[in-house]
Amino acid sequence: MQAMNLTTKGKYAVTAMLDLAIQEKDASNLSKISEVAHRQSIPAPYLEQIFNFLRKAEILKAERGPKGGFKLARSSKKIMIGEIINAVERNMDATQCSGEGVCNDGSKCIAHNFWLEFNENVNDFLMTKSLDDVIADRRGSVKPKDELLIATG
Amino acid sequence: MQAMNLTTKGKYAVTAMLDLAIQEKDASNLSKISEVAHRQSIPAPYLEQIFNFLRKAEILKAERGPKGGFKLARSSKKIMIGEIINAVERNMDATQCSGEGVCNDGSKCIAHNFWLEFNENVNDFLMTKSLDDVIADRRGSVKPKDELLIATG
DNA sequence: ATATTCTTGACTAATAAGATCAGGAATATA
DNA sequence: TATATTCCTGATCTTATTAGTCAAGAATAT
Repeated sequence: MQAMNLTTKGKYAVTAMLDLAIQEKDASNLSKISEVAHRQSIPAPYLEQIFNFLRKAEILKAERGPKGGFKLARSSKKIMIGEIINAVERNMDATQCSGEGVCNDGSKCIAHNFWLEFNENVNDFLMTKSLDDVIADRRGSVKPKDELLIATG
Repeated sequence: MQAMNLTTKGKYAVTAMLDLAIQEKDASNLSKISEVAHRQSIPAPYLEQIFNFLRKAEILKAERGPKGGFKLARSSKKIMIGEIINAVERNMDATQCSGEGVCNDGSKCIAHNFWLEFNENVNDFLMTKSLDDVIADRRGSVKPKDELLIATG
């Protein structure tokens, strides 16, 4: 059996992507790993690892060399939080029931349908929230001073 | 930072509680750990540990000695899946934002409101589903043969 | 050429998950 | 009262995963 996991890695990933989305304003604005890491208090070598997953998942684009860096692969309106988490977490599936329906010696476990339903609920939530949605929600409820803090570090 | 965890332990707990709820039909029907463990393919000494958490959370009652065993502390209609998971999992809170609102060096992290909302969504789901609800859902969709399997082992 | 930035993959340390086990406490019953 | 049975408690063990580091390589702007 496995676990539905939501760990520091996934949270770092979401935070870093939100950071990029905020920088995104003028298009083709590349952020360096070191910049994002510093702004969001994430260990840079760890973030390096995380960004690689996100690039492979095609939600981040990279350019090498001086003036290089990262940016979102598409609009922040079209990147869902669930995609980000899926890209870096081992297993976002709350149940192993889902796959073949064989979770208890060849038959369905008692809780089978329940875990399926739970999983669906979580996925619905995460897959319908975009980076842009999260930023918009934030703007509605955070005072300007905090906004500034985030923009400047 | 910590993780929202849903692990084997939590799943064992839910499964075992569902098992007890099914046995519950004639009140004062005690099930031994060894029986539940066998019926649900859960390692008995591990289940012992899990049942202790559930007893301390007051959703399970125990009686010692021969003829002893466990039963639900209240009706299966009044025991929510979320309670069970909370009783055995280290941390069912998806974010450490929730507590003091200090999750990023004294200020709120970018994702603060998002994690709060996510957490609320998950809790809503888990805290409004009772053992009885899950069993009822199951009855609606499982063929008799499977029902028999669960009842007898 | 060189400095800069991403790229890759191996590596380490700490923590948590998933159990197991031994001995003690309560209790029904012979 | 003795005994078997069942829960109760806490320590311990193993393995997997998480969190994080590091070093060497590949691309590219200047």
